[in-house]
Amino acid sequence: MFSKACEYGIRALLFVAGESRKGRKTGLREIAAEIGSPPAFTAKVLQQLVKQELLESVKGPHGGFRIPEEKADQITLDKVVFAIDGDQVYRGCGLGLPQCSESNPCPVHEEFALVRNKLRHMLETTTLGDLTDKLMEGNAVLKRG
Amino acid sequence: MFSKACEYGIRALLFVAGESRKGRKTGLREIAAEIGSPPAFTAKVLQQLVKQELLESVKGPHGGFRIPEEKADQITLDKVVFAIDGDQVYRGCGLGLPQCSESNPCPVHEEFALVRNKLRHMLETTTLGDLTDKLMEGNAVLKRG
DNA sequence: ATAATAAAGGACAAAAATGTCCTTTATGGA
DNA sequence: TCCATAAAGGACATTTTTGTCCTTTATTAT
Repeated sequence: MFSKACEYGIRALLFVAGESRKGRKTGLREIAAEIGSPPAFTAKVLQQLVKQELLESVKGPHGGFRIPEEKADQITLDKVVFAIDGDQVYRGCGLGLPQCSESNPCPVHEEFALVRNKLRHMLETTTLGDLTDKLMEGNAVLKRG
Repeated sequence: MFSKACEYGIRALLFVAGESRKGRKTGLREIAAEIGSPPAFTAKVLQQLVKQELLESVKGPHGGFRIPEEKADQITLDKVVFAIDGDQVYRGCGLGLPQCSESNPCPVHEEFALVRNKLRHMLETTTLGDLTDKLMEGNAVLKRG
């Protein structure tokens, strides 16, 4: 569904958001360890997220990553997915046809549109804050328990 | 969503199913030309589909590929997807967590389950025959018009 | 039988995604 | 000022996916 980069990105954001609520900045090593991702690769993803302003970073001693709580409550999943994977999730045709559209539909266009709309709606209405709530209430995990 | 291989596979099956209704077998070259896919790569995909018995092939002069109409009416999209991409579409966690499950859910587990179930239902209830109907009625296309 | 045809299959090539390593830049503290 | 720290960034390595080419096998018609 999403690329590895995107999966790591979402998991990293959720972990950072949780730590930010506790007033802590988090470093790359800790993030990677906590979400079970390769550190160097994760660093690249975090860089993208910082550039897209979905995440804040501070260099130097006591530096790290951070997301203000107000910000986390405003960032929806679709923003994150778009920042890393682009618009393929929304625009791509289910059968890979470049010209597929409402007026020139592929055979599965209609069927896919329903599923895709559901996905889109979910991504657009779920915020990092919502998911951080779940995490902190212990109703979800970011790596194997 | 699906791999290129899977996209080519579905498109190829639909084209072959349409030709089969007219009593024609179709060769690799024609298929690739009609669905706009790389012939050699498409050949590999077709081989898989034949092995999985979702498609029939005949070697030699006047040979080619074929799907009996009764068969096309019984083959659902999920069979095709499973034959080529495996069960990732159904089983994979939205955040790539290997251990994600109902009892140990990732933060988006519930949200994803709804979307995935919709996709699954769509794939399980849509047959090649259904889509071939659309194609032959001119209500859909397999490549750019 | 033999030649022509078309799928099957193996080996290889290119591109993209994933992942690693090392240097540079910015920052805080001694 | 100087040093330690941590993110940023560039270059490179590995793996997977996508794609090509050539040979083999099966089938048909002559």
